Amino acid sequence: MAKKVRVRFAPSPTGGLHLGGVRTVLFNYLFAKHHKGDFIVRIEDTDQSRFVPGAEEYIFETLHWCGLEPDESPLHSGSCAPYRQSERKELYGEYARQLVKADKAYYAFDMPQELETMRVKYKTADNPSPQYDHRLRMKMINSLSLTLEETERMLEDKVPHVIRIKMPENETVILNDMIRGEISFNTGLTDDKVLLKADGMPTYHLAVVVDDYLMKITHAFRGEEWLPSAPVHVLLWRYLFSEKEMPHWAHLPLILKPDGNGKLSKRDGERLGFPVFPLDWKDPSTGEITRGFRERGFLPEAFVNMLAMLGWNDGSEQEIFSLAELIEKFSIERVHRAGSKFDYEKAKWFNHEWIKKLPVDSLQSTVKSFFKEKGIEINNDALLKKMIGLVKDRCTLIPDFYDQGKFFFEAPTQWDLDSVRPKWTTEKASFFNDFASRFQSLKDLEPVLIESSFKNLAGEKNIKAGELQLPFRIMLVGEKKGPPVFEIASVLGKDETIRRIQNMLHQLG
RNA sequence: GCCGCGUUGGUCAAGGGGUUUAAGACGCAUCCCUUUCACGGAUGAAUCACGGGUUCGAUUCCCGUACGCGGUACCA
Repeated sequence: MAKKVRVRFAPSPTGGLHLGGVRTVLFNYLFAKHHKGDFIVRIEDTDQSRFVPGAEEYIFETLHWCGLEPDESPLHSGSCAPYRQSERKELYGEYARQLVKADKAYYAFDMPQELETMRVKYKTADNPSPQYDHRLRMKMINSLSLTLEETERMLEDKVPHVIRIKMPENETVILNDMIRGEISFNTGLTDDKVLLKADGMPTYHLAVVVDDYLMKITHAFRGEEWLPSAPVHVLLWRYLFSEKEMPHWAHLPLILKPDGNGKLSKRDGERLGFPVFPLDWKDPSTGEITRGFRERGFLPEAFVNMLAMLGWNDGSEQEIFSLAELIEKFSIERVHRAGSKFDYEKAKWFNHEWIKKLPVDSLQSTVKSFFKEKGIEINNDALLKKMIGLVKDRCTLIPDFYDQGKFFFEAPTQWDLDSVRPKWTTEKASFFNDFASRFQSLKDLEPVLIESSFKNLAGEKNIKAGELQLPFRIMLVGEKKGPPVFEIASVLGKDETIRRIQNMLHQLG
């Protein structure tokens, strides 16, 4: 049975994108691709005041970096264009008025102050947040409490108004969630949500239903925070279209902060020193920068892998998955119901695993541009490749390549002489003098040959080779780090190695 | 308050009535390897929220309680 799967991702360009949001997109994408369906991106920009310049571009750059290319979006014109809500505005009003005609919704003329008054007036200890619902709506100013003539006059006079759904007093609505199973709600407990705002723009509730219908969405994923308003969406489908055509819902669990409880927020990132956005994001109004995983040195493969494992696994012991494998193995039934805490240490582990796994060629450009940022322009790609091959197993994040490998491109300017001086002798100095000339005459720079030459000479001079290795390292690297010394000497070549030996011999006087 | 959703080690989690002395991973500790720093290898400490049922038997099913989270906006 060839079921056409269309899943939608509808970001609100309010600036940045939280981990939870990216994971929701990822699961959207994985499900769609697993079922060979379409992945659709629609932009929710209903509230102009919250639309931030650059945010939409940020969202698409994130998708691109992660490899989650949409099949339809404002950037890739598709069959259901336009994909920005502000460009679809006219559509929604008609559906809202259709609901009013059918007595499933009504005009409400209450001003913000009147709503505030209502909330204060009916507030009790038992009911700290009174709602605009079936118990209160006849006490408010709307087409239900007003006469037909009064309503018509107000509409003619263009009195600002919204359209609210008329929630049934006491009905049970059942939602079948792909992750949680059957969930039932009593309609009397939900307020009469605004569907169309005074400016004519739809709220999320109306837009999501209308768009999913028109875009023929078959499966819809969103965060758990939407569960409480799900009955409104079910009812809207029932009133406007048909519940049979309603997409299958999946409400994904939240990503929580590592310490304490609650949703992971931007603040947690700053407080605990890890990124919470996929890419660096600069809020244009405040100038505030939120650090991203990419700039912090994460590979997209690792980032995607890490997010997927937060709330999903395939039941096996496998933890490292490529995007292609995730698509192949993904199953919505195996998504966890409970929220999960974000663990930065584990996130770094994923990145380390991916750096080890990926071939040198795929790391090359990322490492190169990072060195450039640090002021080292690499022109010798052959050297770059050798360096990456030598150090990648010891790098957790991309910046580690700089710490582990910068000495391949720049001779040390400072030496950790303190670890050499105490045991330094004239015999050792003479060893290195002799070694330099012996090194010069080596036919082959295989690390093992360098090593045996080094050790033979040490034997001839009756010095323990081990005691000479540390000084040799300091000569080439400047400090106590990096891959095996003979490997380094091999890559550095004769001239550079000898220059560095002599340079430090000079330092040591 | 009300409504909804959750609850296996510090974290991510497998397991969904007995074969579990409850997998695996991250982190942590100890040891080995390495005369650099790492990687790697080995070992170890650490978990079924609580109370009632159902059952011969419950971590697993049911009901309560507690706790956490989410919602209760002309925000999404």
